[in-house]
Amino acid sequence: MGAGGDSAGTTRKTSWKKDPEAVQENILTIATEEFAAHGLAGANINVIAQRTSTSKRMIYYYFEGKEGLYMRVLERVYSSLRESEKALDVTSLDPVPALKRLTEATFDSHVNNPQFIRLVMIENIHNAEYVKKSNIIPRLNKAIIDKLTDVCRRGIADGVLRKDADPLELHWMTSSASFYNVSNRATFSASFGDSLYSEPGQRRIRQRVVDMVLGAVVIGYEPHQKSE
Amino acid sequence: MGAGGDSAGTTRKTSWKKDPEAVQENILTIATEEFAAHGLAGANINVIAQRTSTSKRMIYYYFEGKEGLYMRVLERVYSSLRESEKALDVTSLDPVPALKRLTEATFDSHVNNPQFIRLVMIENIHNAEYVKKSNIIPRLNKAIIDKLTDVCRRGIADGVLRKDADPLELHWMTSSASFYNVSNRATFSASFGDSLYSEPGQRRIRQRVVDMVLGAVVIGYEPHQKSE
Amino acid sequence: MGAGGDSAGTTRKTSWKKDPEAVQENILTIATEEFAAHGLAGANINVIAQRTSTSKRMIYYYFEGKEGLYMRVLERVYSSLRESEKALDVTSLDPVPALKRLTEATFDSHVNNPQFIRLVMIENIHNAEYVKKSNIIPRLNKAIIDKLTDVCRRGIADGVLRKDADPLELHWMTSSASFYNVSNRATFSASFGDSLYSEPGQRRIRQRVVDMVLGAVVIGYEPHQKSE
Amino acid sequence: MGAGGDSAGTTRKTSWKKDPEAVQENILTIATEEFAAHGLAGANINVIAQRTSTSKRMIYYYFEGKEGLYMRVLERVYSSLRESEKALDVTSLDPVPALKRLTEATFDSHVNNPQFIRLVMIENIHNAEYVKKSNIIPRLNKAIIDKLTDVCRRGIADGVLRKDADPLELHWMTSSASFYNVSNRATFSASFGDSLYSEPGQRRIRQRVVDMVLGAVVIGYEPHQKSE
DNA sequence: AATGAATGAGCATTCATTCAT
DNA sequence: CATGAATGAATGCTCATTCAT
Repeated sequence: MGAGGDSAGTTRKTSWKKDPEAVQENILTIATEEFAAHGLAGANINVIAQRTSTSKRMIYYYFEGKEGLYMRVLERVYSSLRESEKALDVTSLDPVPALKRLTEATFDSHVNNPQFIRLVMIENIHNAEYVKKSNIIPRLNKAIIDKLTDVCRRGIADGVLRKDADPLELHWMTSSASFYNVSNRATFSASFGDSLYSEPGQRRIRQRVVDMVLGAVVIGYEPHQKSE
Repeated sequence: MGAGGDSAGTTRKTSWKKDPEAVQENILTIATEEFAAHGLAGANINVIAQRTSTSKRMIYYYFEGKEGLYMRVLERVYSSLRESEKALDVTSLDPVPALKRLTEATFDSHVNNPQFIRLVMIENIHNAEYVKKSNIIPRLNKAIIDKLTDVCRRGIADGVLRKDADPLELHWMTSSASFYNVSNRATFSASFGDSLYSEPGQRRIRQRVVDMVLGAVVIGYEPHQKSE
Repeated sequence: MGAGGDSAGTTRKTSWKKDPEAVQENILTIATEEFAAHGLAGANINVIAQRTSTSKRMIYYYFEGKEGLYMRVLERVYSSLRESEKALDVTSLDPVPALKRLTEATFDSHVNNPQFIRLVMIENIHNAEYVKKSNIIPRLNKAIIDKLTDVCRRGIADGVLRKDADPLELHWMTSSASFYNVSNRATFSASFGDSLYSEPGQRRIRQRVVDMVLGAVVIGYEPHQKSE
Repeated sequence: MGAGGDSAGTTRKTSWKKDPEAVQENILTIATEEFAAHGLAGANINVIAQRTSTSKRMIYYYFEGKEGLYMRVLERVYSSLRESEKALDVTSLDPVPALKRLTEATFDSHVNNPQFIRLVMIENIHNAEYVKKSNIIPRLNKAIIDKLTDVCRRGIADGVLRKDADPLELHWMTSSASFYNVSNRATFSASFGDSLYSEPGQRRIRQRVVDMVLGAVVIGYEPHQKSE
């Protein structure tokens, strides 16, 4: 006898031997996957606990509950993306190449962080309720805007960018395309086929995004010709 | 003992007196709101039933269950949006004005159908599982592509559009911006303020989208200057 | 619109064009299968109705409800088996061959009427509640006892059967083996393999049953040797 | 709104104060009664829970659901009967008395374990689905066969049993009569009166079973005369 | 710091049955 | 005779959470 346990947390996978940091990291990693995969309502604390190296009780111990865990997941994924954006330095590039570089980097970082995308989608389903509650997320968003501000200032001064070039709008344009590219892949492919999500398809889309953004602010910009 | 039930659907709100169509419509309207608001997992059949003029039992009678109801909601919202797109006639316009018109119409229809946007977001969280299962949704997507194909053909023939102008890419560009504008409003505003979602902000964004799309395919296109 | 219907009785399979007798027969045939397969609690009125050529409402019209239908099924299956037993005439045979013949016939009729067996099992689960309620079932059971009484009387008179040969006990002995052979096939096979349910296995078992029954009452009876 | 629940397990009957084994045993005891009484489909989890000293939730905690509980009930009842069979030692008896003893013991253990009989009946209605799924039930059935094998071997060697005496067939003969005696009591009595289920009736039946089984394999076996 | 046991409220779903026409 | 629509009560099950140690 003595099977029991909601089939949760009955067996240990690894013996982390009391390393609070590692335990929390482990929980957050699994929870990120589960929340990204199924949303806040759809994710299941039991399932998260099972996949974890600890027990369900520890989730409550460290994160107070489902919402607390979700919030920490959100903050972690936001800060890791923004941190990677911070690493990119375009101050040494001329305004137009810098803008091109920033646009491409944004596009790529979205492609490479599908979990971030999904969690942001989920947040939007929840009307950004938890992003708003967070103390740390607002702070993280200054970096890109600062970079774009610098590029715009230099570009306008150099006369290569339109005078009305606006950092926030530029960020919006870049983000919208980059985000949608990942977020709506499933329905777009289901509706229109996945030709845009083949390797050459993505290369073309990436180029189109650069063309759109630069075409909107670079004076006399000439888009690339499609080769394939 | 024996109390039971969910106390849902015990009282009639209106006396529909045997009108199956109306009952189903009523259920679908409420369900659309609830699924759009809370997602598939987050929506609650009891709550839907309560807000309905019928009982929970009728949801199962007509829609077989939560997933069946969700699917019908999805199909209804897809077809109503696509139907409205179908209504737009641009065959009498010259290619460039036609493209401008289509872009603006797409942008506007996204703004005016936030429930559609939310349900598509939710579908993407579910990897388009239900869109794929649907028999009717794939059929609905031909209309816009057909229109853009016509515009491209005419535009290329007239020499006003680049030879590489591609209907699917144009749709992607228009959709990405239009969709993101609605879908990510909450997180974008939380992060960067809601200046882009003020009335003039939206007008500017709308103009930017037209500029981006047209700038990408119209030969020698000159973006608008920002006035405000 | 207008799908609905608990997916029951929405489509007609054949058009019986108003033949009350045939409709009832059709319902009873399907219901017999379903009750035999799943028991009284396990059978499902919706499923029965679906498989029927009529609608669920007709079941209530003709049989008043689940229990009424079950009862009629029970009576029909009882009377059809007993009717077939009645057809067997052993008055022209000598007592021992007659007894052998009756035993074999009982064994065979059980093998050939698994639905009867299953419904009797189900009745026993319900402590014969519905058999007791029936007015017609008790009448049906006289035939075999009458036949065995005749055989016993003649056999004892002829000095070939023991003086204590008892018709009811003989029926019990024959029935127990014949019934169990069908009723417990599933668990017996699962526990001990299905060697007794191969063709030769069943032939051997049938012979054993004859040996047991005759061995119990025929003076100086010598059982068959197993050949295979 | 918000009433909900089944009002089951709201109040404690006894304070078991954290004894998982006892809780599980308690659930299994009640569940055995309910499943034996009403079958798998007919039994009601709420009713089981109510009669228990715990709540419905604990049934799911320990047994995962209705089927899981049913399976454990089945395994428990099988093993307890087989265990009691194992306890019987006939190695010190001569083959014929040993066989007589085994037959009587089997007959008696069936009479004394009506719940086992009913659960096996129910399993057969389910085509032994759960017996087949079980890992432990198949192992339990070796004991009786082993004993009969030993008796047959010794009996054939001693020349008191027919050379074709077969352990499995002997078990089948004994079981069929013993099982039917309990399983079909209700319908048999309803059809033919309960004379065989009076005290002397049962004594006579028991003797008849011994006669049948021994008569089938013991060389020159002479059945008992009926005295009453 | 850590955990198996326990819990109540809620959730999706099913069932046999009846109503209105 | 016949039927699509409607219904209430219950049924099996899940969830996030807390208790006792």
